[in-house]
Amino acid sequence: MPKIVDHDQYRKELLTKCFDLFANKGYASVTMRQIAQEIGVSTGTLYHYFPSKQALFWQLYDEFNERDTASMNAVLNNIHTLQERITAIFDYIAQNEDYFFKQFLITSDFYQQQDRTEILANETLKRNYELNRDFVAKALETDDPAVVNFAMCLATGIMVVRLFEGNVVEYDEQAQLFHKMLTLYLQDVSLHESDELPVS
Amino acid sequence: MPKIVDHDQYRKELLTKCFDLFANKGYASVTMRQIAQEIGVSTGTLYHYFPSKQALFWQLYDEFNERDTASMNAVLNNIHTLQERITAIFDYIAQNEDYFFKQFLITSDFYQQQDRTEILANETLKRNYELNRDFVAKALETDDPAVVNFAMCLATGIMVVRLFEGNVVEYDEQAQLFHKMLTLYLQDVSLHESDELPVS
Amino acid sequence: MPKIVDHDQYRKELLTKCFDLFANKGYASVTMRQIAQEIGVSTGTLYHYFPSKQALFWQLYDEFNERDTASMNAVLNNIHTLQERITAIFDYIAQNEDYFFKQFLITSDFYQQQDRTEILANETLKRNYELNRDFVAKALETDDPAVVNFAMCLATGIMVVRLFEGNVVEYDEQAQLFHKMLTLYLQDVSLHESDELPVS
Amino acid sequence: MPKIVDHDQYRKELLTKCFDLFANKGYASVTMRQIAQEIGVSTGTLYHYFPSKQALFWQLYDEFNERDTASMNAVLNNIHTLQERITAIFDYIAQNEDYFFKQFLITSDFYQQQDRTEILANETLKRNYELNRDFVAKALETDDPAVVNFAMCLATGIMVVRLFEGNVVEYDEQAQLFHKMLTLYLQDVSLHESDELPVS
DNA sequence: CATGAATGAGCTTTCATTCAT
DNA sequence: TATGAATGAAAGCTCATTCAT
Repeated sequence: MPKIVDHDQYRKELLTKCFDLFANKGYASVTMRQIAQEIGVSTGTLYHYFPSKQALFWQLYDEFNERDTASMNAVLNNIHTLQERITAIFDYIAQNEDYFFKQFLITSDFYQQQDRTEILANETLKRNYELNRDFVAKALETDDPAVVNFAMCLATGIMVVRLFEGNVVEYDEQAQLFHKMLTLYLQDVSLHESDELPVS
Repeated sequence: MPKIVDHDQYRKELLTKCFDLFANKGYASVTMRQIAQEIGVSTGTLYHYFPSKQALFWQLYDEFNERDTASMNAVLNNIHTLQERITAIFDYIAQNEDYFFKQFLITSDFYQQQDRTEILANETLKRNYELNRDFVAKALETDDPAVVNFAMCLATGIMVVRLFEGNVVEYDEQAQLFHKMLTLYLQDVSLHESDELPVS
Repeated sequence: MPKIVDHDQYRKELLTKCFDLFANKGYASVTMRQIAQEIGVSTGTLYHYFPSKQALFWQLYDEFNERDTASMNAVLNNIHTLQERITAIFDYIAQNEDYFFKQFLITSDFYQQQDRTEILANETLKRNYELNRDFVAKALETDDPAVVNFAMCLATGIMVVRLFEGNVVEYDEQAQLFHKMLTLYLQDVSLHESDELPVS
Repeated sequence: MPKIVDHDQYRKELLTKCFDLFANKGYASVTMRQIAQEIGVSTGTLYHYFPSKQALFWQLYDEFNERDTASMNAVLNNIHTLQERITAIFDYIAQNEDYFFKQFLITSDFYQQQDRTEILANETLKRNYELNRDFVAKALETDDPAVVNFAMCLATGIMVVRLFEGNVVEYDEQAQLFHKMLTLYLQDVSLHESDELPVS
């Protein structure tokens, strides 16, 4: 069924094209006419591909949440020291900061129209979060969930603070500080672990 | 004689009453009729106190950004160890998490209708951010801006991750981890400083 | 009952003060708040003197329609030739053109909210029109109603054309032309009358 | 393929349909819903063809000011005496009095929302007035602008007086009187002209 | 499939009017 | 009497959605 594939392919292209619009103006402030104009189709066509404005928005949300983490994984290829891996990740965020800002604003928007408990039960989101967690765990070479969360919260926090307050924080500065703290922490942990070994 | 009303006082009361509504539904999805009904006045009265919906929203935003940090400062009273202070702050955030979620969602909303450069130039916001920074600096007993930013980004990040992903992170766990890392880091720094002292 | 007199006197003062406002903006575009502000009272006071906006407007309309023609009559004092009387009247209109424009615009407005047959049945208006007619008859020293109407229509027409088209017509030019035509006509009529006399 | 609609043609049809409504009620008293209902479309459609109520009204005003004077010119076809031409013009006005009343009321309304100097500078209006002037000049077989203005003011005045005071004046009566006066005047002028001829 | 004219519910806002003070 | 805060019906206008072409 090649037709269907084309249809679905085109649908995704349309979604991609209205990502910026939703991010910059917010769901409720964007009109179907604006979307149609922005992506160069008629409102009729829009409704041919999406049953409603809300459906379009939700599909957009799902779309970027389903994107694989391939590009992110590539970031760590052939990088061997912890410091370099941390730097690489923070650099990656810095490079794509504008995209993360937009994704973040759309997500905020999405949360205001959905029942919160429903969102938190969403399997795709859960799986997505876990993929991210695994990625960070591998990068930091640790299995301690607290440390993984710590890193993820820090990265998220830097981005949000930069979005709301401007360049009051810098990615590389925080990356170095984090690397230093993490190294000291991991050393400390392994010290205590070896302490305990004779005991066990 | 007219009805005796403290115009400005009443205006602020009205603002307080519609905080939740804006946070839960988002600026554009809330109607003036809903607001009026929610806070128990007529739409006419709403327009007697605010020239427009946007003005109302902006005043709401300004209002909670101008609130003093008194209650936050009280958190640190009579607390003497670093560990307790960190725990106290994270506890404070945990206790008021719902309020922070709302403030955060409103802020996201606000950013989508304003020119970003204009917001970042806003003096009140700048001052507000600096007050927060000073507060954290005092709590951590450090003057290193990188460390202060680190703490603020971490705290912000935990809140945001919890808002978007649910209870995948816990405040106290992260507080302990942060305290541990910070302590190790500060020790390390003071070690190197004493190394350098003879040189100078 | 002195209070009543004061009340009524004050009412008329208020009316006078909002004449310009109604003329310049039109009945429906003027708000009670604007009126109140313009004449320096509160809306409450306005409603103390007038039961409604419409009543206020109708009273305003009646008010200037009831004004006596004293000032107009004074125009003809000690003027003895027909030419001078015609010139005096046209001059009078020219001098007070702005007032006539306003009166005219208010009247137009009034006609759009009233049933036309009702207006035309109004006794005050009828009497007013007849007073004007008598005045013109006396000024032109003629009893021919057609001539009186002719003069009144001409004067009205000049004013309206000037309001709508600007200074494309001038009062004095038209006054002279009218005097010339009228003189020739009256001569002609009296000629024929004397022709007829022997017949009767 | 979209629905085939001659946008501009349909726009003008809609304008024509709301002429009476505006004339009878006045701009500010007519609501967009009333207009829509009256002309049998939805408010949405109204806004599809006109950006605002004011734009609709201004286009209506322009529309009847741009209508050619063809029908008026036809009035004079195959009429050879001055008396007949004057009678024909006054008859024409009498026949279309209702339309002129309406046009006039709309114009009055229009003047209350526009800056007066702007209106008087309007080229279409100027040209329109001049077309009327030329028409009258041709009908009266005179080049004297004062006489042309005289006739136009008289005709306008009769109409306005009839609108405001009812049938206190009659077109044919005034037409005859005007013809008489004009004939006498033109004779008189040509007499003096021939007097002067020997001199030159 | 694609178009955009048409719809009408519902939005923000205004304003004549009321009434407690 | 005088005030102006409060009201809510109704205005101008928007926009998601439908559907004839």
